[in-house]
Amino acid sequence: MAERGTSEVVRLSGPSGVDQTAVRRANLARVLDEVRRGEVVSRADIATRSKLTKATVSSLAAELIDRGLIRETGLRRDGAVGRPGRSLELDGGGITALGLEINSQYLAARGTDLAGRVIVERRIRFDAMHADPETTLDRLAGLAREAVAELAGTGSSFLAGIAVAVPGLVDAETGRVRYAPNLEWRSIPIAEALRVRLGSDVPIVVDNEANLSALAELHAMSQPAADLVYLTGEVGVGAGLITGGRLLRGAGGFTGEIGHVPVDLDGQVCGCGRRGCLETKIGLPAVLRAAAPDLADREADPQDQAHALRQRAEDGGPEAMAGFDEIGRWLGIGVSMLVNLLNPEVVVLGGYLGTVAPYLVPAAMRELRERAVAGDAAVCRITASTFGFSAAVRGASSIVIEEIFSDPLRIPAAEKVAD
Amino acid sequence: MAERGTSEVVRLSGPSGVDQTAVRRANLARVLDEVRRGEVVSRADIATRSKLTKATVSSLAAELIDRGLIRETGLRRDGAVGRPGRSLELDGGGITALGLEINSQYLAARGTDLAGRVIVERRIRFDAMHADPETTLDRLAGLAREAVAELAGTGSSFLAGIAVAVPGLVDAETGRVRYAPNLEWRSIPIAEALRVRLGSDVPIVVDNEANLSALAELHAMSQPAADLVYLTGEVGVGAGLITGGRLLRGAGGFTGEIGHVPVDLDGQVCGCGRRGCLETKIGLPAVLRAAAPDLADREADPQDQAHALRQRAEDGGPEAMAGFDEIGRWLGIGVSMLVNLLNPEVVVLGGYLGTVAPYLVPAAMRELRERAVAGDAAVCRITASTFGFSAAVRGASSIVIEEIFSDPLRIPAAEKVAD
DNA sequence: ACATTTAGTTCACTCCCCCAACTAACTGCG
DNA sequence: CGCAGTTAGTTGGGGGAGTGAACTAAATGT
Repeated sequence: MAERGTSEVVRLSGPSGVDQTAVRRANLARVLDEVRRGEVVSRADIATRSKLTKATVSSLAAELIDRGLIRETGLRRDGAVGRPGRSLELDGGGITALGLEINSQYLAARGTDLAGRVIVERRIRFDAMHADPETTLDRLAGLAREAVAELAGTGSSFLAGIAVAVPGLVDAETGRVRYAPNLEWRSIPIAEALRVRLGSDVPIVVDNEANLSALAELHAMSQPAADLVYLTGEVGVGAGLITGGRLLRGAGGFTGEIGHVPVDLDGQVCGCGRRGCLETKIGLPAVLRAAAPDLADREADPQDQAHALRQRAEDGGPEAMAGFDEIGRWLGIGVSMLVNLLNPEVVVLGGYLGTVAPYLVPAAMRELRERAVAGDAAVCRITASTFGFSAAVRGASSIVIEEIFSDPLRIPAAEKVAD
Repeated sequence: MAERGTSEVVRLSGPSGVDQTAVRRANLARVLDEVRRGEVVSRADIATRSKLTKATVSSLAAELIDRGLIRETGLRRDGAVGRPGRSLELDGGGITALGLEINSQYLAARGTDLAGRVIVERRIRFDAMHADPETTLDRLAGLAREAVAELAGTGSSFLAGIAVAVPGLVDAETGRVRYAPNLEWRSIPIAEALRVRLGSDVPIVVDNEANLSALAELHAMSQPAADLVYLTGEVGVGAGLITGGRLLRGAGGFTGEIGHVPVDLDGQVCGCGRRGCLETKIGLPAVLRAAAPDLADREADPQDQAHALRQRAEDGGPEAMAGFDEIGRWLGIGVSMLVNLLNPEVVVLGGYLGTVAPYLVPAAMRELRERAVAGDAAVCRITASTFGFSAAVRGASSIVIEEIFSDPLRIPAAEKVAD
């Protein structure tokens, strides 16, 4: 009962009634997912694993092949007795996705095909803090146009969607940025602006940078955690929260704003005007102050600063080590808050926090072990991001792909469609 | 894209493939839900609202009637032209659910039928803090047996399940309490113990008190919030978190432990050994200290103490008012943390916090408005619990009922089954 | 009384999964 | 080499479940 029935009860949701195409949809997704995660899979493998019959799997596979999502790649010769399976793998060279990122110091684009093969990856320095939104969006659109051209260049291809990562509060419903402190943007309709500039009707979604990074890390896991927290540290500190396998968006999309949770009521004044926010303890400026005062420079690319910091840590100067230990402790306090509230399976450190993770995690874990109310059972891993500063763009391109995996019927059945 | 498609995409999930009985299941639930929420509904109404055809609805309704879940109650004479609809309503007099609660100061039971009509409601003072688990479980089983007898007494009835609310960390998977600080219990297999004592094979689930209270409040809302936080204040302080319409359980079931999040690193030493936990600021002992020092008595029923406190507040003594203001401010700090992380639609105050809510909320809201990072858009309502100290038992009985609503096929099709 | 309107049922049809039988392709052994 | 054994995939019939149209049922209103 409660959440998990004895026999696996399938949950269907949605305000309107359900017809059987929903079943087909779910099973197409199931098969496609099986193909994705398996090294080499035959229809028979899928049938066993999914508990669908061979007949059904055959029919589903045929439809996926028809839609250009998967492909047969010859026989599987594994020396076993019996007829060898015909192995299936992701096709999707003709289906592409574009991720974009607006950062205070750079713009980035990343285009992949369905299998996640990178076709285009570009990052340009751009000082969005001192440019007005129009200019920034012009540049971003330019970048997107180039990327789209390159994606289309590789044969007739169908662009399934564009996702944009933004460092700020986003209304995912409308694709509008409500407030991006580090860009000083308020209420900018990003999706709309891009749609106009690109003159195209591909679906465009906008989401928070931390959210998308969290998804990137999630999808990169061989065994995706149902509950994961992504903690990003640049100038600001934010979190992307995944609970029950899904992104936690909250009532208005304003989740994970951990940077301004007070951890020291008598602490320093934060940029937001309050005192002792976590950001004042573990934001990039704070760590620079504590471990490498000479490196402080607000205008530098945070990635460069992170690398410089890491160098400092590797050099092992006493000032740096003491600084990292101090930062690690505050990090642990922040993480323990998340752990006590959300009980995640893993906390992934992104931004500069990921870069210097080895020098922060020991102190953080010490603090966490001390503060986890539920004891060792609740203490979770703290790991460095797999993708570092590219997590957000990756997340952006990957949610477009994920959308297809969750509903393969999005892709038209006919021949590949030109963009 | 992202989360919400343009056309309402139905999500089916689950590790194994999906067959069409899943469709039936979902549509039965859909119709049953429509009957529940509507004042008077005809098959035609349901068809319109659910976008299913009249034919399908008829068939679904027939099956629900057959299972004893709904019932036809004559014609609807509303003076409109045309053949009057035959109105449907919840039947379920023969289907019952039992909720139990273990509290440090009392045990409670609450039995309802499918429509939520209370058939048995009992609460006995019991000092579980000073009794050993065996004795407590004996008493609880006794209470349960009486309740079951009363439920069965009202005609042949089918007990759909039992849920137990416990003030502590619960492994919902196995129905085992891992750690209940106020009971000083560790690793007690509640579900198993009850199963043995009752000698019955009804499904028994165990869950945390705050979680169940949160569900009780959720189900009581006419327009259930997808994101709701229930904050319970007795000796300890805990939260039940609902996000995306579902209970947030985390990797190990240890969510919502907000009581021991530090809000004042130099504050008082908490029962847990750490300093400045939120519990030391807004737990019942703290508020008694601040607003009514003469009332402090650890052994008293928290509900009695809450009422005494409220009396004090109504009397309006200056000491009390200053105390409540102070507590309200700390409450606001705690709530703002939840708001910044989870962005709920509403925060519901339970336990003594609910009882004296009117005297706390103004200060709390002031603090919240100041601390919500996303500004007014993220500031949410803070309301008092509708159910006060009975929320947990209510939640317990209601999740059993909800389970049926989410999958009506749980109820056997044949004639009513005796327990 | 009869047209009009709305409620609910019946039935043929379709979609999609299941099952069982069948064909296909390979290994292994005499 | 050839045939048994084994596993892969396809084909065809069957049944559950929703759809749509026609039909019956039961009101209102003139």
